[in-house]
Amino acid sequence: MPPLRESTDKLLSPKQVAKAIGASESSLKRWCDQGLIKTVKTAGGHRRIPVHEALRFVREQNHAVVEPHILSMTATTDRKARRIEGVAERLTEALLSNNELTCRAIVFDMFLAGESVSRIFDDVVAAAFRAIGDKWEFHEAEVYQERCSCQIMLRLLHELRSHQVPPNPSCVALGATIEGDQYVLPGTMAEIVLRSVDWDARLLGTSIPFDSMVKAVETHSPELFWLSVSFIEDEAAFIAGFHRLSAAASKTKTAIVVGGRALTSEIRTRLSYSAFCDTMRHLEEFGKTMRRQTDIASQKSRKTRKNA
Amino acid sequence: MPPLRESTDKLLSPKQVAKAIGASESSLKRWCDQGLIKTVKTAGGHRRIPVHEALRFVREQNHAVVEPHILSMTATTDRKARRIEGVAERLTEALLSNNELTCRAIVFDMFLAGESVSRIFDDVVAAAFRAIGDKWEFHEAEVYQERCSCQIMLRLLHELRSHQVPPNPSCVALGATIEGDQYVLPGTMAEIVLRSVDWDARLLGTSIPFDSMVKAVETHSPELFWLSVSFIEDEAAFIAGFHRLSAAASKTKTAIVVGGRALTSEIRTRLSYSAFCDTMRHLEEFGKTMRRQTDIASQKSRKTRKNA
DNA sequence: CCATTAACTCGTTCAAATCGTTCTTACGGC
DNA sequence: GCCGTAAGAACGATTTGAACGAGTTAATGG
Repeated sequence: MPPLRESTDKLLSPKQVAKAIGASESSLKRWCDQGLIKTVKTAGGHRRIPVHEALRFVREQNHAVVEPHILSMTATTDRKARRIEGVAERLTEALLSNNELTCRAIVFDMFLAGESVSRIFDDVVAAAFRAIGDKWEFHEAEVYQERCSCQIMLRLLHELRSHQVPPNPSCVALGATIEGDQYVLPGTMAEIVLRSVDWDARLLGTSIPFDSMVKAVETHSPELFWLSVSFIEDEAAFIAGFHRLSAAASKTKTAIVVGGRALTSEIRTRLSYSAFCDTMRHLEEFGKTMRRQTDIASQKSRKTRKNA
Repeated sequence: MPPLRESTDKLLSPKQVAKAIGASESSLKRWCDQGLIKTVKTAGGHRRIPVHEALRFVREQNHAVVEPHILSMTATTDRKARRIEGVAERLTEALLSNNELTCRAIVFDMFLAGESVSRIFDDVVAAAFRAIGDKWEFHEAEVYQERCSCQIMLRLLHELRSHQVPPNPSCVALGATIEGDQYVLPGTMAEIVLRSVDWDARLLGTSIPFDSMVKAVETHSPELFWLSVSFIEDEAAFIAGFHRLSAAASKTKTAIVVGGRALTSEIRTRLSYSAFCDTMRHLEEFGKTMRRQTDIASQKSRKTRKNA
């Protein structure tokens, strides 16, 4: 539990407060100069607004708060938020206490700070859910808390996704989880990571039978198909199904990418795929490289077509 | 570096809203002053309108929307598109062909036209998914298409949810699906419906063991707990678990609401609950009535406290 | 610890937007 | 016709927000 002290004397810049309450920086500065908001000044003459002052102003003026997390977080929006240390722990805490605003603040602060989604997912989101899983094992967290955390995170992921630039429709990637695997978060994160490197990635959904994946591959001929494997019910069936998928993919020249904690190295030796990704960063790298190659290939084929 | 779009409840000026709905700025100002549109004011006295307020006004007054993008909505301005007839079929088609934009337009058209979310869900979304289920039975649709449709719809639901007016945190409702039931859409729709009638409704998640629901009820003491039952693995276990949940709920004075296609009347006779909802419209009605009673009760208790 | 550098903030100016108000126009009922 | 009501245009006074060069802060890398 982070100490509550200094939550009230935390200082914000006019720009931050402006963003928090949905006004322009100019107006904020004017209101400060008019005395509507009391400010502290730095040695160099910059205005600094204590959080409690900002909150008082909001209450007195009945002003709206557009980005509440800026005013409610104790230590964030500094460049420090960029530092990974402690962020995963804070996210864990926020998820377990059902504090969606704080979760949002943590994820979006990193995103806005220019952190790649793959890093956010690997170092913060995945770490937080590992921690929640551990707590559950030691009976320090309830199943419903874990599920509820997934709900919160899924909403955040969808919001993040909606902020991404619309993908280039020329490069289609499809993804799925296998039958019996209900973990939607890893697949969704993979989708977002691939979209961040300009793939038109679409997660088909969770718990999809291999034969239906085969149909999807045959119908859409994606350049890439990713399989997120968090849980394997029947190992033999998995391997057999995977081979059928592999066969279909080789016909459509679809690259198969696999990942997920259920894929032990023992199992992996019995599969054949284009790439195995331990982390979202790996997936991002692979996605990038493959896009480059695909671009070159499509340029060539365009040239060929032009020549013909 | 990353392109950030507008925040969730952005503030709009009267002029922007006027443009969005094709009215004059003067009229907008009058409507604000009459209280038809709630506004917040800047320190300098300028009116600012939250997006969700603008949406609420449009929906309640059944006002036309000329430029939906200002309200961060994609919609056709075609008023004919709002008729229910044929909409479910169009949605089915759009879902199966993976046309997310069309799906979005269909849903948001109805939403902007003032259709209640419960009607949209009952008559269009549920109908579309029934149709998809039928097609699957007759081998006219693949499993992956159904799953992919769920993904699309879930994204739309989350977006819809983000445009609702922020809920009154005083009235908490929790919801879940039982262990083995992976259908997230009905539960999410229930959440949105309850939020539309001012409940602070939160879906804990899918596939939650009864004992964890009991923990959630004991921890949060919600006024209402809803159970969406699309699939029952083990009938005896279900009934036993439900009784445990019932017992916990009666201790915290939590009303239990059940719904879902797996609850045959035969099973229902063996359960005891506050309400069974066949449709989202039923749930909305029940939610409304119960809120009224809760409000009265809390007023009374406030009075009592005052007298004491 | 200090220098470097990128990002942020300062104070100012100015155009555009908004305020409250008044006036004109349009529409429907009696 | 005439009244009441609602919509929209017009207007001077005020507020807001974007832009700018100069100066400050703080993250980074010795």
